[in-house]
Amino acid sequence: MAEQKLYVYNTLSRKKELFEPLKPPFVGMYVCGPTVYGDAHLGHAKSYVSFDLILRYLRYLDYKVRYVQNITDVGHLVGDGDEGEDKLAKKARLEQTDPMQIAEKYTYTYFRDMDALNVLRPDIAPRATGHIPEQIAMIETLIDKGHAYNVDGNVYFDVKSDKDYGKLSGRSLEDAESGTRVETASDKKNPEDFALWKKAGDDHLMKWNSPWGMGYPGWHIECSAMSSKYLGESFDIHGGGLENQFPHHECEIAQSECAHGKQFVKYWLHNNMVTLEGQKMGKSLGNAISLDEFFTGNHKLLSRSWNPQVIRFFLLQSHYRSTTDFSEDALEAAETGLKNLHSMITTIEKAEAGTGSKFDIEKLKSSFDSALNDDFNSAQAIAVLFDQLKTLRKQISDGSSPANLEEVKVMLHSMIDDVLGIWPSESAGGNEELTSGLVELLIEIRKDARTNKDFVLSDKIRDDLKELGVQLMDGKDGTTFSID
RNA sequence: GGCGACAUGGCCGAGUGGCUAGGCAGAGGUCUGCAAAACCUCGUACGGCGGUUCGAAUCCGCCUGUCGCCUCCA
Repeated sequence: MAEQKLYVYNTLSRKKELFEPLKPPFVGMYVCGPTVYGDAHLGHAKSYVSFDLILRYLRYLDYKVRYVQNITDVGHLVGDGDEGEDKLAKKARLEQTDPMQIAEKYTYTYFRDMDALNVLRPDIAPRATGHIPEQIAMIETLIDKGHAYNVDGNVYFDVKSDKDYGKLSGRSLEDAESGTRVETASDKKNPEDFALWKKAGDDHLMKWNSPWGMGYPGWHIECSAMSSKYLGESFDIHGGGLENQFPHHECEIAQSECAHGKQFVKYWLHNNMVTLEGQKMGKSLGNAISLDEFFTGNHKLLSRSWNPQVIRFFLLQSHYRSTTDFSEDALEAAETGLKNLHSMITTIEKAEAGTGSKFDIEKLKSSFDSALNDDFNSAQAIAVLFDQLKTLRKQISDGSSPANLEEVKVMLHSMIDDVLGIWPSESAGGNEELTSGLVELLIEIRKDARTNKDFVLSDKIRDDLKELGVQLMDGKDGTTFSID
């Protein structure tokens, strides 16, 4: 079998590049996690489902991946620039509680919702407040190397000391200076300098002692400090939402490369946005629909609840670098499509190997792999499944089940369960035997009714079962059923 | 104003210099007591205008439109 190669789109070069880890078979991957001051919404789902697919595919390719995703529980401000209230502190004030309680609460709901979406947990989920010493140490290094300066308890990164500043986002300092939105005077040397450490006032809730007095870390330093702690000073993949490209990731690069004197990250991957009626969905825009609202249907824009797996499938049906425009119509189409895919899988799972001609596993695998090798094209991979499994199902229903069916099943598990994470879920009730026993009994009764041409009764059984989510299907060899 | 994306059939959504994406919806048919499911058949799309080419929806230019970043944000 010809070894295929993985190509990934690297924001640094704006090109697809051959993926070659720094120290194969190990891969270090860092993805910017959420700021935990509110429920995760569909936009978060797109990002974390995208990187979940990337993680799963890398593991499918036998890379030994260490996946780190931070939890930001301090430091991001509500207002413009460097002024304003800490988001967690604000939420704590509104909910009349402590910032750490807010962080705990929304860390819990974040993982709860990601679990529902079948997003694998990161190997390490470091919290910003748990790494204040590391951040302080990094800031000290930057000051020692002349890349940062302290002004009365505020420490800033001096962007002019970094000739590479702007290489990720493709913007130069000149561009920034000529822009109309660069704001005004402060104690910075250059308006583009960004805060590494901020002085805290007496009323500030979250603050720590430092060489520069009581304060709290700036917005970008946590990712630099924690990624190097757990993945080393250079690592393979850094991911995040497109909107973090600038300034967040640009600043991370500046801090890390100036502190360590070596390349920070080899491949930068950015997922695109979820839009709602053409507008970016975002917490601060007020148009976000939370995942919990999707799962419960409790939102004015939703007519009903949506299964987490449908959300995952819906997201995987578009490429991670494309925007995904949300609508209930599109979700509904995804739901039906997923149901049909599941029905194919179930048919295949229930079938036994026969004497029919062998199913071409190599072809399936190579077309599935080459879709994902092309910058993780999950939409294409799903199309491959629909296309080729249809042939297999036909072979089975024609009574010439392939001789190598068991191998096919193993392959399907690895592609649909391990990589895509959309395997049909086992019915949640748990009492499957009883349920199917009861349904079989009703089918028997209905069969008698049909023999007696009592269609009123037989239709009542079928219709009432459908109400309960059990679909009866009359076939040549008797009646079969499926449970939603 | 600066930087950067994207524009595909009714809808969602991949992709490629010439050969069917796929899904959903829809139409007809087979099957069925009627359904459902399954199976078969059907759509010849790629914003506009130029250019390169034997040939472009795919490459280049311009235009139009939409969106993102430049402020916390997945």
